[in-house]
Amino acid sequence: MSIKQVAKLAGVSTATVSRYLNSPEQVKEKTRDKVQAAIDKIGYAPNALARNFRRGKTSLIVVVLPSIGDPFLESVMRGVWKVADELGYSILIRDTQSNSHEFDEYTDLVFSKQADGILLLASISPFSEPEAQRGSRGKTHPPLVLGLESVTRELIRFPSVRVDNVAAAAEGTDYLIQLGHQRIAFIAGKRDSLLTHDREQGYRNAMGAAGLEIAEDWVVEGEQTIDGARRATRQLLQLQQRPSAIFCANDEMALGALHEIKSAGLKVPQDISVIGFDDIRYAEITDPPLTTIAQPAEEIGERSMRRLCQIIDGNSDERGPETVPHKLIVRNSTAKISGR
Amino acid sequence: MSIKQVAKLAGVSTATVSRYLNSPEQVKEKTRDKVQAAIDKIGYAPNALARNFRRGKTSLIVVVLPSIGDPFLESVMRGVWKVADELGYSILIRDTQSNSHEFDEYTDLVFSKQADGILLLASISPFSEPEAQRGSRGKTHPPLVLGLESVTRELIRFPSVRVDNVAAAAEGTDYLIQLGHQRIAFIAGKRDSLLTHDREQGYRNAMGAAGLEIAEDWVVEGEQTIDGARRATRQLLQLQQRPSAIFCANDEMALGALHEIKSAGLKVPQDISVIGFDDIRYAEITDPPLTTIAQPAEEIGERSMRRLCQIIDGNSDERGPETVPHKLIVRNSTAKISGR
DNA sequence: TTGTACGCGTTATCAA
DNA sequence: TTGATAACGCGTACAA
Repeated sequence: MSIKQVAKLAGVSTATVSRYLNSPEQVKEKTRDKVQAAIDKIGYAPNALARNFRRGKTSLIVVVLPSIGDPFLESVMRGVWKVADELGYSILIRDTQSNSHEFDEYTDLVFSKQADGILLLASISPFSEPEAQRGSRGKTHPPLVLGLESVTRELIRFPSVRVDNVAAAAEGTDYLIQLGHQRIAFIAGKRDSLLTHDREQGYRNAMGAAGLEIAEDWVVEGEQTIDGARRATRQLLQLQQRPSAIFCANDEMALGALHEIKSAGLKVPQDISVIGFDDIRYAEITDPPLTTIAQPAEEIGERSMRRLCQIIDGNSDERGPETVPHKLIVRNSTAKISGR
Repeated sequence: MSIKQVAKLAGVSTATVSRYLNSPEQVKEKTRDKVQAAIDKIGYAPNALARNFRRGKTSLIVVVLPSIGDPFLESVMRGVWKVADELGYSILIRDTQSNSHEFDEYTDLVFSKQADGILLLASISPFSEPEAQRGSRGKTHPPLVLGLESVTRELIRFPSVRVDNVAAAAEGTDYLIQLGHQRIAFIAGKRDSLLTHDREQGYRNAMGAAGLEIAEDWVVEGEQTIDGARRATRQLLQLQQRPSAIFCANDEMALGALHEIKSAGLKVPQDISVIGFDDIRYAEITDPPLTTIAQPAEEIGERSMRRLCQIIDGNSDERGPETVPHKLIVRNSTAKISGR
């Protein structure tokens, strides 16, 4: 059951067994065979717990994300896993259930040595003052990299990998403006999501740059869910001055918007254009297929994970944010504004 | 950094600190305060690795699933997490990338003491012979519960929680038959998925019971993906004798089928009825909304996780499969066959 | 109520 | 090339 029994059975010392396990080339072939035979005989499996304990390393990385089952995050995770496999790490996923508090709950996993680092793919809102607290307690920061999300002032010092959400959203909005739209609404996410906040900012920037007004009730909250977006859309449709286009802060909400618009008997894009963000796999099979802004999801996962591992291994080269390119994908949910 | 330093600073023994941490009521209040003060001062966090090592328990459970980002599994996981939080377990997710081999890879996590148990939500195909192997090596089975999937002979002895896929699929097929359909096609999943295999069986049973023939080319593989289902659907549409209804082994594939049918200029349900399985959150916003068979996803997660924890704690009451109810959800993607 | 001392399974350091 | 042995940080008899 333990290394001792293997040693006894093989007639060698525990040190030799350990060596055989970790650097076999240091063990004479004849001894190797004896040890392996003993291992097979008693069905020995090394206790990884003891090993990690001894080594002071878990090779476990915690990925914090708002919601498993998010098709976009799935793509990001694919990149994360790729690197993890390559570098010998395991991934522990924590789903925040779309709540964005309790930063400490996750960092504690590192401080208590249960994990080596944290990949944060979720919104950590205002980030309270754990920062200051840590400082005063003499604690150091855990290895941490941010993916996707925009960065608050408190987090700016951490490495991050993401698209330029402001610019991307501005580009999407511009596209609508080029199509002749002027009454453009925006369905935002949760209030405390920095990410959708940035996208909203991009939208506002583009509108401002084009000299277009944004009516007070053109920006509504969609709660990052289909149902939330449906409610938001319903509000927009009831407006006196109905918008001719809707920018949804992500595709999930765009799906809800599309459905609600069609349920109201209106046509997309003839009556209303819709644009999303993320390019999830469902975007191309909606009816009509959704115009959206794609992020290089897998690349984001891969690069952020790689940076995290570098930090853990003490090879943290550079700091600060890293930006990856986005891309506007034009499908059929957007069209020139109909003459009226 | 360690319990020793806390002890030293507080002027007590390490045993007292340990006691304070684990059963504070055994420590005098005054001592408690001293210890807590020391803990605060040096920012001590217990080393969970050492603790788990000592206790011989990790409080970590591995959930093996085919694909994160599956909206159905998200619901299952919600139930899993609920129980995990309640019982003090952490969840480690392993994504098989929809591959269904390598059972040992996961059980090893338990044998190497990195996890206490395994919740298997993925297909383990034919299960090779690790079974026999284990037996001969005198190894015992790891705590393992199966959710969702049907059970092979090799796995029958493990507890499991799932709907009766055969009966459910038969019910769905029956419903189509009641609507007057006779040429009913079936889009299956991957060949090695037991789950979709069972659903196919249900379909075949129902067809047989109704005295309906199943043409050779009415059963096609959809690979459990949107794209796979689109290809499969394309094949079906090119058939001489076009089916009047398609049963998809899950909703994801049904989404692909719907899209492909509409792309071909046909109408659902007027030209072809479509029915899915799982009732994912997108099912009600497709165009038309999808008729499907709902599983109590969260309940499945909850119950299977609860059973697993019981086994780990040695309270394994009963064994074998446990069945939860399914429910046919009728929406608008199915209709009576049009007179022709 | 508290302290001493041992052991969990492993790896690393030193000698041999 | 191998063996003896000291850690790693914690929990827990047992003794005080």
